[in-house]
This record gives sequence, structure tokens and C-alpha cells, in this order.
Amino acid sequence: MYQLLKTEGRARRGEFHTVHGTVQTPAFMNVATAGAIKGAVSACDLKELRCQVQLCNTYHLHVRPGDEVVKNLGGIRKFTGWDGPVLTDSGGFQVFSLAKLRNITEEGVTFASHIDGHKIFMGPEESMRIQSNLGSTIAMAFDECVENPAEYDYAKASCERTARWLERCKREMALLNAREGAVNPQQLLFGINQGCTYEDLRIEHMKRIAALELDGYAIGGLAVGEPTEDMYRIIEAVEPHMPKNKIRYLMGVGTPANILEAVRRGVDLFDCVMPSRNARHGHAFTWEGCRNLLNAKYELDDSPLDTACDCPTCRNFSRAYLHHLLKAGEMLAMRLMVMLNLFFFNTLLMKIREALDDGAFESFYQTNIETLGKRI
RNA sequence: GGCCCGGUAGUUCAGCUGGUUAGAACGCUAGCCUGUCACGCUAGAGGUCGACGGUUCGAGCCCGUUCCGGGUCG
Repeated sequence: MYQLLKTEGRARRGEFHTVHGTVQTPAFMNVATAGAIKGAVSACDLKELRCQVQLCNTYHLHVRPGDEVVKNLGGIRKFTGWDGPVLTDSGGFQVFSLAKLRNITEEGVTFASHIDGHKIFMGPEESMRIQSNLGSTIAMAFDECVENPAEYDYAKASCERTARWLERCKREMALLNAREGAVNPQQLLFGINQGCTYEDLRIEHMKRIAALELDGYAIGGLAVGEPTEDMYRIIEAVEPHMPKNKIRYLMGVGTPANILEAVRRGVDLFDCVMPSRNARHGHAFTWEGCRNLLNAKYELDDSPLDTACDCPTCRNFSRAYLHHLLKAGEMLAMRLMVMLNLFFFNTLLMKIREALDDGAFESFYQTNIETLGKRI
């Protein structure tokens, strides 16, 4: 259940109460696709990194180790050792991003496994069953994510189908939650807004899915090829039509600046692979801007990465050491960099919440928006 | 000392019967990354082809001398 505590402009400060704990919002979810944050970061580390919610992926866990296996082991929370809330993505995005051979019909999607190429069919019911077996706190609806730019007619047909799929997701989820032996009988379901970069499609779709009274609403299909300004425009267009009393989740976004802009436009929840993926490629997010620690200028730089940061990495290691570890391809480089970036993202959201609590969000925005996107 | 093999980018090596601007890999310098096929992608810099002379319209390649490294025989 989402509780709106305070607003400043369109920005919202709230709490999201679940059976697995309360999430202070706005919040960033830490992406553990196959049940682990890439970069050797465990559920134990996440506590220290100010993580509130872990995100895992339906498709990946279905392929390996198999959702039945995870169910037998007590569900994804017990399996990964993370006792807080977990959101599972539905697999819809993987159909879009990694399946080369895919065939989309009204029933669902057939595509090839990225592991061994075997054919997999996934539709709304299959996705719900898998997520039920995983026993996550929040299940995401099975949707079709369309790459931008997209033809209007295709976008329209696709988001109408996604709306029909959502009704099937809701029906199936209700059945699964009522079933004997469900890992989490109170599993929540979020709907996903689609419609590419067309405001009329987005709004029409949002109205339709809002009527289903789900546990939360996501904006999907953004940051998939369109200019950033289009993303902000779509959020602004859709937001007034999102239920005020439900949590709002902008899927897969984004940079620190994207997040700040989206909070300012009324979004509560985020997830993104950027802090972890870019960390592995040497990119560090700091309060002074973004640094690429692979750059030669750090070879003899003995200072901590960010003097304003008290994450485990900044507290203990120099820029020169991180530079060396990255160049040497040491596993420790990934771990230290990923921890640094996740801590930064989680702290960014924490500071946003504090600013909202103090009625100082706009001032926080003005102070930081430029610096956050800066490359130094 | 005789004979043989080799010397081409920072490194390891390609380079056809001599023919446009001498290539690759790694390394180096940067950039990219948005509901993750982890260890990636893109671009850029970098060479007096050991040296000198010769043959030729033209030499990394052929010839001579020489220097350096390795092997082998005495």
C-alpha cells in the first residue's frame, strides 16, 4: 500500500508498505538480474549500501536455475539471502532486448533462450506463474516493450495488446495468490504503461490500466532510443493520469540527472543497470560529477574518489588504486566500483527524500542538477 | 671463425611472383553504456620496415657491406 506523505510541486515523498517491509520513496531499486548484483556484491553488502529494494528478473531465473527450483528453495528472498522487498521484472523487456528470434502473437511470445537457444514460450499467464514461484514482493505485468522510434500504428496495436495482457496478468495473479502453497500469497502486481513517444496513446493506455486498480503503475518503454527530452515530455503527459494513491515506477531509468528530473515530475521508484554496468567500465558517479577512473590522469592520484562520500570504497581506497585495479582487470575493481555507484544512487535518493521532508526539494534540484550530469 | 635463421608499431608477430596511403592482436589515449546475454562496444594515436649503399620506373621484399640477437659446426 502506498502512502503519500508530502508533495512539493509534482514531486512526491511517500512510503510503500509491503509484507516484506516498508520502502521509503522516492527510491532506487538495485538490479540483481539473475539473483546477484553483477560485480560480486551480495545481499549482505546491499544493507551497507543503503539499498531498500532488490530487483530480479523473471526470464533469467526461469532459464536458470528455473523458477521451480527457486520455489523449492523457499523463494527468491530466501534463495538470495535478501530479506527486504524484491521486485521481479516480467521478462517483457528481455523479449525486446535479447531475443533475436521472436514471434509475438496475442497469446504471448515465442523466443530463443540466450543460454542454449531452445524455444521458450512466455505469455501473461506464464510470466505470472514464474513470478509467483519466485515469490517476489512485487510482480511486474508482462508487456511488450517497443523500441523507439516506432510507427504510430504499431505502437497503438502493441500497447492495446499490452493492455489486454495486463487484464490476463491480473486474473492469473489473483488465482495464483489464492492457490495453496503460494510462496507469497500477498504478491503485488504493477501495471506498465506503454505507447512509445505518442502522448495520446500513452494517456489513453494509462487511463485504461488505471481502471484495473493495481498495486502500482510503471511507465515502461522509455530510455529505449528516444531523446531524453521526449522521455521527460511523456512523463509529464502521463503523470496527471496516474492514480495519486499508487506508487509510480519509471522502468530502467536512469542517470542521476534523469532520476532527479523524473522525481520532479512525480515518479517514486526507479531501477537501472547503469550504476553497476558503468562501474565495471570504470565510470564512477560522485557528487562532483562523473569520473572515468580508467583515465590516465588518475595514475598517481592518491586522493579518495569523493571526499564527500563515506561509502566503503571512498573510505578506504585511492583513485590511483582503483585506476590500477581497473586497468589490471582485477575482480576487486568491479566490486569496489559497483559498491561505490550503488551507494551513490541509493544516497542520492535518500538525499532527495530528506529534501522533500524539509520542503527543500526544488533547492536541492537547482543545486545539483547540473553537477550530477557533469563529466570531470 | 664457417654456415643457418631472424631484425617491421610500446610488445608479439603477418606482409603474396617487387606495385596505391605497410596490417593484426594485445597494450596505449579517449568516448559510449538507461526494466544487464558480466569480463563489452566505438573511435584515435603510434612505424626512417636494424643501418648504409646498389639493382629497378618502383624495394619491407632482390643484391652487397655492416651492426645486433638466436642456433649450429669447428
